[in-house]
Amino acid sequence: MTAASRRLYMRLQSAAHLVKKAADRALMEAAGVTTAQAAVLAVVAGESAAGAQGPTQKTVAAALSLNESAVTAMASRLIALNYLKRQKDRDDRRAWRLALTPEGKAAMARMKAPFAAINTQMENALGADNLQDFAEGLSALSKTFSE
Amino acid sequence: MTAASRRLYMRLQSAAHLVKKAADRALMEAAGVTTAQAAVLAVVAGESAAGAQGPTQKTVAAALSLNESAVTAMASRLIALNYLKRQKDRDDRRAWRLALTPEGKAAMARMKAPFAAINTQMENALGADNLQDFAEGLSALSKTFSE
DNA sequence: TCCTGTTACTTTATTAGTGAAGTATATTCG
DNA sequence: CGAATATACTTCACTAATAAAGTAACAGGA
Repeated sequence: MTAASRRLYMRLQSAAHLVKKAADRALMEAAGVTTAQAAVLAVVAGESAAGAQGPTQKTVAAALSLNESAVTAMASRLIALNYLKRQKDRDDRRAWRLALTPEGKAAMARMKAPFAAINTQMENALGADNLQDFAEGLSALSKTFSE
Repeated sequence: MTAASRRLYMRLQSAAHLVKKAADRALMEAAGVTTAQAAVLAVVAGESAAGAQGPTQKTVAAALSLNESAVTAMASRLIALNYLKRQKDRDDRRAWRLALTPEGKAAMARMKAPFAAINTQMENALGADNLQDFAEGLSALSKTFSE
Protein backbone atom coordinates (compact mmCIF):
# COMPACT_ATOMS: atom_id res chain seq x y z
CA MET A 1 0.00 0.00 0.00
CA THR A 2 2.22 2.77 -1.30
CA ALA A 3 1.40 6.49 -1.26
CA ALA A 4 0.62 6.25 -4.97
CA SER A 5 -1.86 3.44 -4.51
CA ARG A 6 -3.55 4.90 -1.46
CA ARG A 7 -4.59 7.95 -3.39
CA LEU A 8 -5.25 6.22 -6.68
CA TYR A 9 -8.96 7.00 -6.66
CA MET A 10 -8.38 10.70 -6.04
CA ARG A 11 -5.65 10.82 -8.67
CA LEU A 12 -7.91 9.31 -11.28
CA GLN A 13 -10.76 11.70 -10.54
CA SER A 14 -8.45 14.69 -10.41
CA ALA A 15 -6.84 13.89 -13.75
CA ALA A 16 -10.21 13.20 -15.38
CA HIS A 17 -11.60 16.44 -13.99
CA LEU A 18 -8.72 18.54 -15.25
CA VAL A 19 -8.72 17.00 -18.71
CA LYS A 20 -12.49 17.39 -18.93
CA LYS A 21 -12.30 21.03 -17.92
CA ALA A 22 -9.75 21.76 -20.65
CA ALA A 23 -11.61 19.72 -23.25
CA ASP A 24 -14.91 21.41 -22.43
CA ARG A 25 -13.43 24.84 -22.91
CA ALA A 26 -11.74 23.91 -26.18
CA LEU A 27 -14.80 22.19 -27.59
CA MET A 28 -17.20 24.93 -26.52
CA GLU A 29 -14.96 27.53 -28.10
CA ALA A 30 -14.47 25.68 -31.38
CA ALA A 31 -17.80 23.92 -31.82
CA GLY A 32 -20.29 25.37 -29.32
CA VAL A 33 -20.77 21.95 -27.74
CA THR A 34 -19.78 20.41 -24.41
CA THR A 35 -17.86 17.15 -24.19
CA ALA A 36 -20.93 15.43 -22.71
CA GLN A 37 -22.99 16.51 -25.71
CA ALA A 38 -20.17 15.47 -28.04
CA ALA A 39 -20.20 12.00 -26.50
CA VAL A 40 -23.92 11.61 -27.16
CA LEU A 41 -23.61 12.86 -30.73
CA ALA A 42 -20.76 10.42 -31.32
CA VAL A 43 -22.81 7.49 -30.04
CA VAL A 44 -25.77 8.45 -32.19
CA ALA A 45 -23.52 8.78 -35.23
CA GLY A 46 -21.87 5.44 -34.54
CA GLU A 47 -25.11 3.54 -33.98
CA SER A 48 -26.82 5.18 -36.94
CA ALA A 49 -24.22 3.86 -39.34
CA ALA A 50 -25.24 0.29 -38.56
CA GLY A 51 -29.02 0.30 -38.18
CA ALA A 52 -31.41 2.35 -40.26
CA GLN A 53 -33.53 3.81 -37.46
CA GLY A 54 -30.81 5.15 -35.18
CA PRO A 55 -30.32 4.18 -31.51
CA THR A 56 -32.94 4.35 -28.77
CA GLN A 57 -32.29 6.44 -25.69
CA LYS A 58 -31.72 3.26 -23.75
CA THR A 59 -28.98 2.23 -26.19
CA VAL A 60 -27.28 5.59 -25.77
CA ALA A 61 -27.56 5.33 -22.00
CA ALA A 62 -25.97 1.88 -22.04
CA ALA A 63 -23.16 3.00 -24.36
CA LEU A 64 -22.25 5.86 -22.02
CA SER A 65 -23.11 4.10 -18.74
CA LEU A 66 -25.65 6.78 -17.95
CA ASN A 67 -29.11 6.66 -16.43
CA GLU A 68 -31.95 6.82 -18.87
CA SER A 69 -33.10 9.97 -17.11
CA ALA A 70 -29.77 11.62 -17.94
CA VAL A 71 -30.27 10.75 -21.60
CA THR A 72 -33.81 12.13 -21.57
CA ALA A 73 -32.39 15.47 -20.42
CA MET A 74 -29.39 15.41 -22.76
CA ALA A 75 -31.55 14.54 -25.77
CA SER A 76 -33.92 17.41 -24.95
CA ARG A 77 -31.03 19.85 -24.83
CA LEU A 78 -29.55 18.56 -28.07
CA ILE A 79 -32.95 18.74 -29.76
CA ALA A 80 -33.36 22.32 -28.52
CA LEU A 81 -29.96 23.06 -30.09
CA ASN A 82 -31.24 21.43 -33.27
CA TYR A 83 -28.42 18.87 -33.30
CA LEU A 84 -30.67 15.84 -32.80
CA LYS A 85 -34.17 14.77 -33.73
CA ARG A 86 -36.44 12.21 -32.12
CA GLN A 87 -38.78 9.86 -33.91
CA LYS A 88 -41.06 7.18 -32.51
CA ASP A 89 -39.87 3.65 -33.15
CA ARG A 90 -41.88 1.97 -35.88
CA ASP A 91 -42.63 -1.17 -33.88
CA ASP A 92 -42.36 -0.09 -30.25
CA ARG A 93 -44.33 3.00 -29.37
CA ARG A 94 -42.54 3.33 -26.01
CA ALA A 95 -39.18 3.92 -27.65
CA TRP A 96 -37.65 6.94 -29.37
CA ARG A 97 -35.09 6.70 -32.13
CA LEU A 98 -32.44 9.41 -32.15
CA ALA A 99 -30.81 10.80 -35.29
CA LEU A 100 -28.42 13.61 -36.15
CA THR A 101 -29.72 16.67 -37.96
CA PRO A 102 -27.53 18.30 -40.63
CA GLU A 103 -26.60 20.86 -37.95
CA GLY A 104 -25.62 17.99 -35.67
CA LYS A 105 -23.37 16.59 -38.36
CA ALA A 106 -21.84 20.02 -38.89
CA ALA A 107 -21.16 20.31 -35.14
CA MET A 108 -19.44 16.92 -35.22
CA ALA A 109 -17.23 18.15 -38.06
CA ARG A 110 -16.33 21.29 -36.10
CA MET A 111 -15.33 19.33 -33.04
CA LYS A 112 -12.96 16.97 -34.83
CA ALA A 113 -9.90 19.21 -34.72
CA PRO A 114 -10.11 20.31 -31.07
CA PHE A 115 -10.80 16.70 -30.05
CA ALA A 116 -7.75 15.51 -31.91
CA ALA A 117 -5.72 18.24 -30.23
CA ILE A 118 -6.81 17.08 -26.77
CA ASN A 119 -5.93 13.50 -27.59
CA THR A 120 -2.54 14.53 -28.92
CA GLN A 121 -1.90 16.51 -25.75
CA MET A 122 -2.83 13.47 -23.69
CA GLU A 123 -0.59 11.20 -25.75
CA ASN A 124 2.33 13.59 -25.36
CA ALA A 125 1.82 13.79 -21.62
CA LEU A 126 1.77 10.01 -21.31
CA GLY A 127 4.58 9.27 -23.74
CA ALA A 128 4.31 6.94 -26.71
CA ASP A 129 5.70 3.90 -24.90
CA ASN A 130 3.23 4.13 -22.01
CA LEU A 131 0.18 4.89 -24.12
CA GLN A 132 -0.94 1.37 -24.78
CA ASP A 133 -0.56 0.20 -21.19
CA PHE A 134 -2.36 3.26 -19.90
CA ALA A 135 -5.28 2.76 -22.27
CA GLU A 136 -5.49 -0.88 -21.25
CA GLY A 137 -5.46 0.16 -17.61
CA LEU A 138 -8.46 2.38 -18.27
CA SER A 139 -10.27 -0.46 -19.97
CA ALA A 140 -9.49 -2.78 -17.08
CA LEU A 141 -10.94 -0.26 -14.63
CA SER A 142 -14.04 0.19 -16.76
CA LYS A 143 -14.56 -3.54 -16.94
CA THR A 144 -14.11 -4.02 -13.20
CA PHE A 145 -16.43 -1.20 -12.20
CA SER A 146 -19.24 -1.64 -14.71
CA GLU A 147 -21.36 -3.35 -12.06
CA MET B 1 -3.10 7.52 -34.24
CA THR B 2 -4.31 4.09 -33.16
CA ALA B 3 -7.86 3.22 -32.17
CA ALA B 4 -6.74 3.28 -28.56
CA SER B 5 -5.30 6.74 -28.78
CA ARG B 6 -8.18 8.22 -30.78
CA ARG B 7 -10.58 7.44 -28.01
CA LEU B 8 -8.24 8.10 -25.12
CA TYR B 9 -10.25 11.06 -23.85
CA MET B 10 -13.51 9.11 -23.84
CA ARG B 11 -11.85 6.12 -22.23
CA LEU B 12 -10.49 8.23 -19.41
CA GLN B 13 -13.83 9.88 -18.75
CA SER B 14 -15.70 6.61 -18.97
CA ALA B 15 -13.40 4.84 -16.52
CA ALA B 16 -13.46 7.78 -14.11
CA HIS B 17 -17.25 7.93 -14.32
CA LEU B 18 -17.70 4.22 -13.60
CA VAL B 19 -15.27 4.19 -10.70
CA LYS B 20 -16.87 7.30 -9.24
CA LYS B 21 -20.33 5.79 -9.50
CA ALA B 22 -19.23 2.68 -7.63
CA ALA B 23 -17.29 4.66 -5.04
CA ASP B 24 -20.19 7.02 -4.45
CA ARG B 25 -22.55 4.16 -3.77
CA ALA B 26 -20.12 2.40 -1.43
CA LEU B 27 -19.25 5.57 0.47
CA MET B 28 -22.84 6.73 0.77
CA GLU B 29 -23.86 3.34 2.07
CA ALA B 30 -21.06 3.04 4.60
CA ALA B 31 -20.54 6.64 5.67
CA GLY B 32 -23.47 8.73 4.41
CA VAL B 33 -21.10 10.90 2.40
CA THR B 34 -20.41 11.34 -1.31
CA THR B 35 -16.91 11.08 -2.75
CA ALA B 36 -16.93 14.81 -3.53
CA GLN B 37 -17.71 15.55 0.10
CA ALA B 38 -15.06 13.04 1.20
CA ALA B 39 -12.48 14.86 -0.90
CA VAL B 40 -13.26 18.18 0.78
CA LEU B 41 -13.16 16.65 4.24
CA ALA B 42 -9.80 15.05 3.44
CA VAL B 43 -8.34 18.36 2.29
CA VAL B 44 -9.58 20.15 5.40
CA ALA B 45 -8.14 17.39 7.59
CA GLY B 46 -4.81 17.53 5.77
CA GLU B 47 -4.46 21.28 5.89
CA SER B 48 -5.62 21.50 9.48
CA ALA B 49 -2.78 19.30 10.63
CA ALA B 50 -0.27 21.86 9.47
CA GLY B 51 -1.73 25.28 10.33
CA ALA B 52 -3.73 26.07 13.41
CA GLN B 53 -6.64 27.89 11.75
CA GLY B 54 -7.56 25.36 9.04
CA PRO B 55 -7.65 26.10 5.32
CA THR B 56 -9.56 28.89 3.62
CA GLN B 57 -12.12 28.03 0.96
CA LYS B 58 -9.69 29.29 -1.64
CA THR B 59 -7.07 26.82 -0.43
CA VAL B 60 -9.56 23.98 -0.68
CA ALA B 61 -10.59 25.09 -4.15
CA ALA B 62 -6.97 25.13 -5.30
CA ALA B 63 -6.23 21.72 -3.78
CA LEU B 64 -9.16 20.18 -5.68
CA SER B 65 -8.91 22.34 -8.81
CA LEU B 66 -12.42 23.63 -8.21
CA ASN B 67 -14.03 27.01 -8.59
CA GLU B 68 -14.42 28.96 -5.40
CA SER B 69 -18.16 28.98 -6.03
CA ALA B 70 -18.18 25.18 -5.98
CA VAL B 71 -16.48 25.25 -2.59
CA THR B 72 -18.97 27.80 -1.28
CA ALA B 73 -21.78 25.37 -2.10
CA MET B 74 -19.93 22.26 -0.87
CA ALA B 75 -19.00 23.94 2.41
CA SER B 76 -22.63 24.97 2.94
CA ARG B 77 -23.81 21.41 2.42
CA LEU B 78 -21.13 20.00 4.74
CA ILE B 79 -21.99 22.57 7.39
CA ALA B 80 -25.68 21.67 7.06
CA LEU B 81 -24.64 18.05 7.63
CA ASN B 82 -22.68 19.23 10.67
CA TYR B 83 -19.40 17.82 9.32
CA LEU B 84 -17.68 21.19 8.94
CA LYS B 85 -17.71 24.54 10.68
CA ARG B 86 -16.74 27.96 9.36
CA GLN B 87 -14.95 30.65 11.30
CA LYS B 88 -13.83 34.07 10.16
CA ASP B 89 -10.06 34.42 9.71
CA ARG B 90 -8.48 36.36 12.54
CA ASP B 91 -6.59 38.77 10.31
CA ASP B 92 -8.55 38.81 7.05
CA ARG B 93 -12.24 39.39 7.46
CA ARG B 94 -12.95 38.36 3.87
CA ALA B 95 -11.76 34.81 4.44
CA TRP B 96 -13.35 31.85 6.15
CA ARG B 97 -11.38 29.11 7.88
CA LEU B 98 -12.81 25.61 7.62
CA ALA B 99 -12.50 22.97 10.30
CA LEU B 100 -13.87 19.49 10.92
CA THR B 101 -16.48 18.97 13.61
CA PRO B 102 -16.34 15.81 15.75
CA GLU B 103 -19.09 14.43 13.47
CA GLY B 104 -16.88 15.25 10.48
CA LYS B 105 -14.02 13.30 12.02
CA ALA B 106 -16.35 10.41 12.71
CA ALA B 107 -17.51 10.45 9.08
CA MET B 108 -13.89 10.34 7.94
CA ALA B 109 -13.32 7.32 10.14
CA ARG B 110 -16.38 5.58 8.68
CA MET B 111 -15.23 6.15 5.12
CA LYS B 112 -11.75 4.69 5.57
CA ALA B 113 -12.67 1.06 4.98
CA PRO B 114 -14.85 1.52 1.87
CA PHE B 115 -12.23 3.85 0.42
CA ALA B 116 -9.52 1.29 0.95
CA ALA B 117 -11.74 -1.32 -0.69
CA ILE B 118 -12.17 0.83 -3.79
CA ASN B 119 -8.44 1.39 -4.03
CA THR B 120 -7.75 -2.31 -3.64
CA GLN B 121 -10.25 -3.08 -6.37
CA MET B 122 -8.52 -0.55 -8.63
CA GLU B 123 -5.11 -1.99 -7.86
CA ASN B 124 -6.31 -5.48 -8.63
CA ALA B 125 -7.84 -4.37 -11.91
CA LEU B 126 -4.60 -2.68 -12.96
CA GLY B 127 -2.22 -5.36 -11.73
CA ALA B 128 0.68 -4.71 -9.38
CA ASP B 129 3.27 -4.30 -12.10
CA ASN B 130 1.30 -1.62 -13.96
CA LEU B 131 0.22 0.32 -10.90
CA GLN B 132 3.17 2.66 -10.64
CA ASP B 133 3.20 3.55 -14.33
CA PHE B 134 -0.53 4.11 -14.34
CA ALA B 135 -0.39 6.44 -11.35
CA GLU B 136 2.44 8.35 -12.97
CA GLY B 137 0.41 8.64 -16.15
CA LEU B 138 -2.41 10.22 -14.17
CA SER B 139 0.02 12.67 -12.59
CA ALA B 140 1.42 13.55 -16.00
CA LEU B 141 -2.06 14.26 -17.30
CA SER B 142 -2.90 16.37 -14.27
CA LYS B 143 0.27 18.36 -14.71
CA THR B 144 -0.29 18.93 -18.41
CA PHE B 145 -3.90 20.00 -18.05
CA SER B 146 -3.72 22.15 -14.92
CA GLU B 147 -3.65 25.31 -17.05
C1' DT C 1 -5.35 59.89 3.20
C1' DC C 2 -7.80 58.38 -0.54
C1' DC C 3 -7.85 55.95 -4.86
C1' DT C 4 -7.02 52.08 -7.44
C1' DG C 5 -6.59 47.51 -8.01
C1' DT C 6 -6.61 42.90 -6.11
C1' DT C 7 -8.50 39.32 -3.38
C1' DA C 8 -12.00 36.07 -0.84
C1' DC C 9 -16.17 34.88 -1.12
C1' DT C 10 -21.23 34.89 -2.84
C1' DT C 11 -24.98 34.81 -6.11
C1' DT C 12 -27.24 33.45 -10.26
C1' DA C 13 -28.09 30.77 -14.25
C1' DT C 14 -26.89 26.70 -16.66
C1' DT C 15 -25.19 21.92 -17.61
C1' DA C 16 -24.89 17.24 -16.08
C1' DG C 17 -25.44 13.54 -13.37
C1' DT C 18 -27.94 10.23 -9.62
C1' DG C 19 -31.89 7.52 -7.75
C1' DA C 20 -36.70 6.71 -6.92
C1' DA C 21 -41.23 6.77 -8.36
C1' DG C 22 -44.57 7.20 -12.12
C1' DT C 23 -46.82 6.40 -16.99
C1' DA C 24 -47.72 3.92 -20.95
C1' DT C 25 -46.78 0.29 -23.96
C1' DA C 26 -45.11 -4.70 -24.73
C1' DT C 27 -44.77 -9.32 -23.55
C1' DT C 28 -45.52 -13.57 -21.33
C1' DC C 29 -48.00 -17.12 -19.23
C1' DG C 30 -51.89 -19.50 -16.95
C1' DC D 1 -57.92 -13.87 -23.67
C1' DG D 2 -56.60 -11.44 -19.73
C1' DA D 3 -53.64 -10.54 -15.65
C1' DA D 4 -49.14 -9.97 -14.18
C1' DT D 5 -44.72 -8.53 -15.30
C1' DA D 6 -41.19 -6.24 -17.78
C1' DT D 7 -39.57 -2.43 -20.51
C1' DA D 8 -38.79 2.56 -22.42
C1' DC D 9 -39.15 6.68 -21.16
C1' DT D 10 -40.36 10.82 -17.97
C1' DT D 11 -40.57 13.50 -13.82
C1' DC D 12 -38.91 15.06 -9.46
C1' DA D 13 -35.71 16.28 -5.94
C1' DC D 14 -31.12 16.43 -5.15
C1' DT D 15 -25.77 16.81 -5.58
C1' DA D 16 -22.05 18.88 -8.06
C1' DA D 17 -19.68 21.54 -11.20
C1' DT D 18 -18.90 25.74 -14.46
C1' DA D 19 -18.72 30.82 -15.74
C1' DA D 20 -19.81 35.49 -15.07
C1' DA D 21 -20.98 39.23 -12.36
C1' DG D 22 -21.36 41.22 -7.78
C1' DT D 23 -19.91 42.59 -2.73
C1' DA D 24 -16.86 43.60 0.81
C1' DA D 25 -12.36 43.91 2.60
C1' DC D 26 -7.45 44.44 1.98
C1' DA D 27 -3.04 46.66 0.20
C1' DG D 28 0.03 49.78 -2.20
C1' DG D 29 1.18 54.12 -4.20
C1' DA D 30 0.29 59.24 -5.46
